[in-house]
Amino acid sequence: MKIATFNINGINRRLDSLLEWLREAEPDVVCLQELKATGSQLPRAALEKAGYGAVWRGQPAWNGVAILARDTEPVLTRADLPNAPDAQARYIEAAVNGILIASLYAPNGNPQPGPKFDYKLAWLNRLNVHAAELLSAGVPVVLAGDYNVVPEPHDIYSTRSYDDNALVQPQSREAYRRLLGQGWVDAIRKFYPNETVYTFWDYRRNRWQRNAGLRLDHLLLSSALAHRLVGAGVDRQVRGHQSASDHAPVWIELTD
DNA sequence: ATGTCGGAACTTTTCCGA
Repeated sequence: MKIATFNINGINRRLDSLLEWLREAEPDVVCLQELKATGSQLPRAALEKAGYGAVWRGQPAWNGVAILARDTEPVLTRADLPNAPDAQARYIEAAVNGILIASLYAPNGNPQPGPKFDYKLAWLNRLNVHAAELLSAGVPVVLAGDYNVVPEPHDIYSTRSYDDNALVQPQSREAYRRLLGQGWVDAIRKFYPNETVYTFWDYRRNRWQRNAGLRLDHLLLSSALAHRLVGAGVDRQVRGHQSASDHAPVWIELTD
């Protein structure tokens, strides 16, 4: 079973690229972020024609998350984190073929310090609380998405220009580390313990051409799933498409 | 400060967010 996450940065702007990648990569499950579309703007017919059922939570212009599943309809379990309604569409969760899948888009948090950074840390804290509940339920879960956290120094190219950025702040990293401390497994880091892996390249200053990247998109596996990991990768060629997103799709393969 | 995108606004550029 192949599960991917992709911050698409505008699903309608990127539809041709998405459909091409779906045909080539044939993922069973796709977690999308930054749809930048309302539900009615979602290209349901094109996705259906490509063979994918979908659940989503959209909003005008910003954010927006979806879960696609090949040859089946995801069964929606929730469209927000528990206990405090979020005006921003950043979390959706559904069951697909016996696995609980979450597509999440954590707040960017810039500039920091400030209210946006406070919102980011509060959001990651809410995610931590929910993640602990999912783990204690003992079901197989994949928490996939754009965490907007660079976990470790080697998850970003050599630079000082991000020193003040919310993506690398100790508080952001600590929130991510707390998730791993619960027992979640960072699938890319488990499969590539020492390699440099990037999933995002800013549009500015030729950062794609220079491979000046960051690892922001993560798939966390519940302990019950970790031993089923048999493959993982980043489809970097998608970042080179015409009118590409600034992120590339990240995928894992699980045994049945 | 800057770089470059996407989307919306009663707009044919300017802004916000990333």
